[in-house]
Order: sequence, then structure tokens, then C-alpha cells
Amino acid sequence: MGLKDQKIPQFAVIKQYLEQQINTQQWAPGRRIPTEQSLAETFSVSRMTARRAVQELADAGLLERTQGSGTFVTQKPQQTPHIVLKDIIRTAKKENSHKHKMIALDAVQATSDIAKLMQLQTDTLVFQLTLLHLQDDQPIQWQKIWVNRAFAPALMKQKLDNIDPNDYLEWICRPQKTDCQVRAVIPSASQRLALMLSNDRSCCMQLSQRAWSGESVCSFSIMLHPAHKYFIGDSFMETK
Amino acid sequence: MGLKDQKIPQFAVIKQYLEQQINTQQWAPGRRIPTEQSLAETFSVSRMTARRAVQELADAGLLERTQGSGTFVTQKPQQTPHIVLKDIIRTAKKENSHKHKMIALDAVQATSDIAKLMQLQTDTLVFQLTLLHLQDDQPIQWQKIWVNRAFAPALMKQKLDNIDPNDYLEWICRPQKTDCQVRAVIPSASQRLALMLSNDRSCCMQLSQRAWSGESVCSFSIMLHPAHKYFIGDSFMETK
DNA sequence: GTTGTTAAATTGTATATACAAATAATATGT
DNA sequence: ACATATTATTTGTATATACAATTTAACAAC
Repeated sequence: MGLKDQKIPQFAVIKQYLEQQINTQQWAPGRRIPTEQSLAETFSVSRMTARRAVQELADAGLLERTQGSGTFVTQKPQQTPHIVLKDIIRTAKKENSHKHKMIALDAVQATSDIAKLMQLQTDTLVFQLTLLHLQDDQPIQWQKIWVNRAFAPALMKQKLDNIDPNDYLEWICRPQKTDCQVRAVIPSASQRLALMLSNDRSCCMQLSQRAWSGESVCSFSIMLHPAHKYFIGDSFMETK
Repeated sequence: MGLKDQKIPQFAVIKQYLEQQINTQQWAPGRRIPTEQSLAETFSVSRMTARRAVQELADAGLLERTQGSGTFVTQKPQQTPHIVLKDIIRTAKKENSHKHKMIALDAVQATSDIAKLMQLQTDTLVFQLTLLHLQDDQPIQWQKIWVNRAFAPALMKQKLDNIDPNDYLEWICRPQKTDCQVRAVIPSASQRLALMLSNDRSCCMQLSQRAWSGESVCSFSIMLHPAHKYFIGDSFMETK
């Protein structure tokens, strides 16, 4: 039959109408929109159906509602932009172009900095891994991980040639949330060597991540990417 | 009276219960949760009330529902972390510690790169502003803005000594959405000079932003920050 | 055993209704 | 004129119900 068989529900129709009015600035920010009752009558639906349309847009942040007063178009749509922190390692793994190389694996005493970050006593023994990640045999990430021994006691005995230590740790620790930070840094000589960067005028994007399980830090990781191979945000500068 | 006067609605109670079951891993990811009917009976509410609790958690991404099958705990809670792109200029302005200096203001022909980014014909005339932002008289951001003349025809005639061109442009163009990108870069000699960076071994965080109004690009901006004065994400590495 | 049909279970959409709670407008009293 | 009380409006919560749409399981036919 025709296209009308799509059967878009009525609340979606109203939602679409409201969105259109807002996006085309027909309804300016701050302006009051029709009441649930009014919408219900104009669209010949029950109040609850009209309500759903309004409510979902309010949840999405396009509208603001106050009981007794009414529903209004949100003043500032979105001020501080959010961006997604992409995981190039995961991406590379999906394309089967990823390899990793273990550079070092030790048990060391935590420095005061590391101890503070991991909420441990200074000089507590922690595992320390140094890795190099490759995509198509090109280095894309230098990584150093400090691991809370309580979460992965058998780490040193584990064969970590074929399995990425990150995957192993995620499996063992099951972190629930993470802290994250992004900086631009100048790589050290050894880092530059590992990442095969020309000797000078190179910089890196450094991603620091702290993995939590409950109230404890299971690991702290520093990931260093060559600047020309890593950026975050929308990719409008090259594809277009 | 007592604390019970808080009167938390019933759907919120159910929601809380569900969240608790999920967060404490009592219900493992992928596991099926009780049906709306079942929840309605256990909590002695109508199905629609139980439904609301489940639906809101599904909207929040904690649950996944499929018609005919059931509702399940989401497998991967959140994989790619989101971060907020902080606006240090706005912050500085709030503290009244911000100043800006206009370095250059011209009308130039758009290069092919700029034209492509701004969706204009190559060689179209665009305004080009170069700015330096200071906080407590220390340079914190070097900025270059390309402006679509259609959106700010009177830009050149405007007195921009006391008002930040960014504020002026926002006022005039009223951008609705923005593209954004973050990179680590090595500053050029002139940028290094403006930002008062020592001659070598310095790198910068570069923020590129494209402001849209409807289907047109009103401006494209490059913001360069000294790496040691700008990072994004959680600030767990210094405050703790 | 494979295939097709039927039935049951579960979520999705929609209505009509009732009352509560907060706000805004109106009326009232002094 | 000003403060107070009342009323109306609007959103918030909750119920009971009906049917649609989709998936899963059970059953039947071959």
C-alpha cells in the first residue's frame, strides 16, 4: 500500500510539530507554548497523549515546564558543547588492524603522585605496565598503566602476549566509572622513540584515565597519541 | 511532621528500586527484569505507573526494551566517556580577569580550505579577525575567526575595543549549533610570540569551532591555548 | 524433522478520568 | 492602596481500561 502505512503515532506527530515551531524560531526562546489541554483539542487527542509529546521534548531539554505556570521554550539550547572521547584502540580492534607490544611489566613502589591519584599509601606496591599499540603496524598509542594489586593479584602470572592487558583488566576489575582528562604534551625521548616520531617539533595528545570500582581506584592509565593521528570531536575538517 | 511528608511519588520509588538492583549488579547486564504487569502487582500500582518507572530508566540508557520480548539491563553501561569542553574565556569574564587585544581585522578572500569549511565559494570575501585573550594580563588564548559577511555585514564598522568580538558575533548571528574539534598542535612562530611561550618544546591545545545558523556557517574559529594552561575533562590530577 | 499456524506474553499507543500541587489572576476586606 | 483570601489555570501523579504490534513458545500438519 501507500506510505501512510508507516503509522507514526499521534504523540510523534505533535512532537514533530512542536520541534518544528521551536527550531524555526516561530516560537522564540522563553515563549510560552500552548497548554496540554489546548494541544489535545487542536490535535483531537486526549490530554495524556498531548502531554507525552511535550514531556519528551522537555526531557530532551527543548522545553521547560513549571507546574501551575506553563511550558516554555528553553532559553539557552546548549552552551558548553559535549564531545565524545573516541577510543581508537577499540576501533582498530574492530578492523582487526590492531596489535600491541608489551614494553615493560613490573611491580614498583607507588610514587607520591601515583599514590595520591590511586588513593593508596605512598610506596605501596603497584603493577606498572608499559605498552605500545599499533594500527597496521604503525604506532598509534603509547600507554602506561598503574594497577591496584588488590584488583588484579595474578596479573604478573598472566600470559599477556595475545590478550590486551586493558581487556584483561576490564574483565577482572569491572570498572563502573572513569575519570578522564585530555592534555597536549611534549613526549619524552623514549616515548618519541617508541612512537617513531621525528626528533623535534612533535607533540602528543595525552589521555589520562582513572578506573573506579566502587570507592576504590583499580587502575590509572596514561595514553599518549601522536597529534597528527588523534583528535577528538567532530570530523568536519578533513572529510568535507 | 516527619520526613514522610517529602511525598516521593510511587513511580520514583519503583525507579529507585530498579536502579538499585542494576547498580549493585543484583541484576547482571543482559538479564531480563520483571514485566510491567509484575512490577505493578508487587508494588500495588497500576501498570502505567510501573511502566513510567521502567520507561524513564530506559530513556536514561540503563534498560533496553523490545516489544513482545521484555525489558533487559543494558549490556555496556557507558563505554565512550563524554567530556565537557570548558570555555576558559567565559570563566575569566565571570571573574573580571579577562581582557582581549585585537591583533588584526581584515576582509580577505577565503582560501579553498576555509571556503570548504564555511561552505562558500573559494575567493569569497570573508572577515578575518585575529585576537589575543588575556587572563590577569597573561595570554591564555590566541584566536583567529573567519566570519561569513552575510551574517555580520557591519562588522568592520563596529567598535570592537570594549566588546569581545565573540560576544558581538553571538549577538548578531545567534548560532544554534556548533561543530567542534580538539587537537594538539605546535604553534607557529608568531603564535608562540603572542602567547609568550619559550622558543621551543612548547605545544598547544587547539580548539576549532564552527558556528551554524540554520544551514549556513556563520563563522569558523581557531582557538589556541598553551598546553600548560588548558586541559579538558575531570580535574583529578591537580586538586586532589 | 521441518514447516506453518495458533496462542500467550509483553511492550506500545491511546483514552477518559480523578485528584493533587503550584502558580497566576481575581476578588475581598480593611 | 495594600495585604489577604479565593478562584481559575496549568502541570504532576495515578488509575483503569482497551486495543495494537511484536516476539516467543507451543502445537499441528506434512
